Amino acid sequence: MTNLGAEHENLDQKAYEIIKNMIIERQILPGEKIPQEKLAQELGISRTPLVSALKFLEHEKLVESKPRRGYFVRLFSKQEMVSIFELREVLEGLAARRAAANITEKEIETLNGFFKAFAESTDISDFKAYAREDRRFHNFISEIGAKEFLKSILQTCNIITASYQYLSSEGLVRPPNETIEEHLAVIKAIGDRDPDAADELMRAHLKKTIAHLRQDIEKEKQQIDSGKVIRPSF
Amino acid sequence: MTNLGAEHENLDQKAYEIIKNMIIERQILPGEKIPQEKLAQELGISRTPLVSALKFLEHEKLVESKPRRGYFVRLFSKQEMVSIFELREVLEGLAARRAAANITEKEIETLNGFFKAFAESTDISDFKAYAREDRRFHNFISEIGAKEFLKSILQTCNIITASYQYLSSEGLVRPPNETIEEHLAVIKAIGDRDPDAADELMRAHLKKTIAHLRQDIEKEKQQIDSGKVIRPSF
DNA sequence: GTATTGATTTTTGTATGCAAAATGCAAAAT
DNA sequence: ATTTTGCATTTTGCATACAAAAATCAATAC
Repeated sequence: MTNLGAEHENLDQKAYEIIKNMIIERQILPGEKIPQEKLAQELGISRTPLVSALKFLEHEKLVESKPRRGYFVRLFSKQEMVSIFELREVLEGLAARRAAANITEKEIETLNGFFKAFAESTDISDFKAYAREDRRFHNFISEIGAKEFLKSILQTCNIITASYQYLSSEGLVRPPNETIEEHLAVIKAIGDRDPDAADELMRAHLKKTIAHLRQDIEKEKQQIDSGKVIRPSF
Repeated sequence: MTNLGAEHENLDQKAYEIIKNMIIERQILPGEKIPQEKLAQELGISRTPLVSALKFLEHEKLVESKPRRGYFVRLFSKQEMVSIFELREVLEGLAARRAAANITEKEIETLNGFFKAFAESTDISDFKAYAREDRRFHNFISEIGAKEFLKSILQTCNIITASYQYLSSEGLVRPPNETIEEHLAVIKAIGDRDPDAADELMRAHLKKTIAHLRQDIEKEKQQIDSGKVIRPSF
């Protein structure tokens, strides 16, 4: 790990970014304790800015503080993930609405570029690439449609989603063949500068993902009930 | 100011609450710098937990950090307040929806108690009492409908609203006579356990407030254009 | 073999100290 | 009179120090 001590102007911001990435990339796993002294040494900084960064992350719910016991990477249940997606539904709906209302010609061009590589194919096999495009797409919309407050909330939601979804296939809840049409529809609505349609279509897109998650939970429950699977203990 | 140093277990949390209140109650005004050393002394704590608290507030957008220059109380324009209310519209809509889906009999009773004191009167004159009830009402709904993440976001929105609205009449954007019906309608929908209606009515309620704010902005613009009023410089 | 207690080590929460940056202010220059 | 420069003061960002709490682990009791 590189020593940040010298080069950056605000160590806590930098530490914040790094720890965030460690969580997203699952270098520290949900439920694990964050070793302050060790991590500070690895980053070449003292505990003061490290703790600062942890406070930030605590507020984003990426990390949890147990008083006098330390900081732990936050663990989300599937149920909680449904809640997060419900939040994303209304927030990204709003972001899409605002995007449609404010988008520039240049941004429309960029937007139209999304999913180009996948649009023709009837069978998208590169899940990883699609998942990356998916994330970039949602981020782009919150970039143009959400400023300041909404943007920071959405960022947090998306980080939670990302850090969680690493579990499932490349971070996708549903297969590309199912979602590509929905993505293209949202792109069209925003490009047409139709706020109502953009909002509605984005919500519909996320609603379907939520429904899928709910089914997953049901399935899991039945498997546990019928004794096929042992509930993981973490 | 009382010395906290001795009595509480986590100084930063306590400092956080106190500073938050100072902002809500306008003991420190938007735009003002927060004097770290002075405030720490007043609270009887060191700068370490004080700065911790400020980091929290920074994340809630109640406070702004200018690197190497200190922390300043955040200043929101009317335009930004419209954005905040748009956020509240979708979030409280969701909270009302969830509330309607999960509310207990006991909570329905409590809910029905809201605005009782004002419901009969055709001319509500005690704006201050009504404003307080309004805040309690919205908080109660997020209390039962929003857990964890959504709740903390809504809390922040409401603090911003409160700290801002102190400017207008007791913190109310619209007069009680106009809003009481809307409040009662939301209460009924949640009591009836009708999520769709609760969502829709809560949104409609906030939409009208947004429309009112937008009109205010228009009016102000025209006044400035016609030279009647000098734009305040803060 | 398990549970309990006590001593030792770690880790946390907070205060303090210090260098570097920013601010304020007075004297000099325009 | 206003702007600029240089110096003194204040404030910030970070490291470090230290007491109190928690965790660890070994020894003892059951």
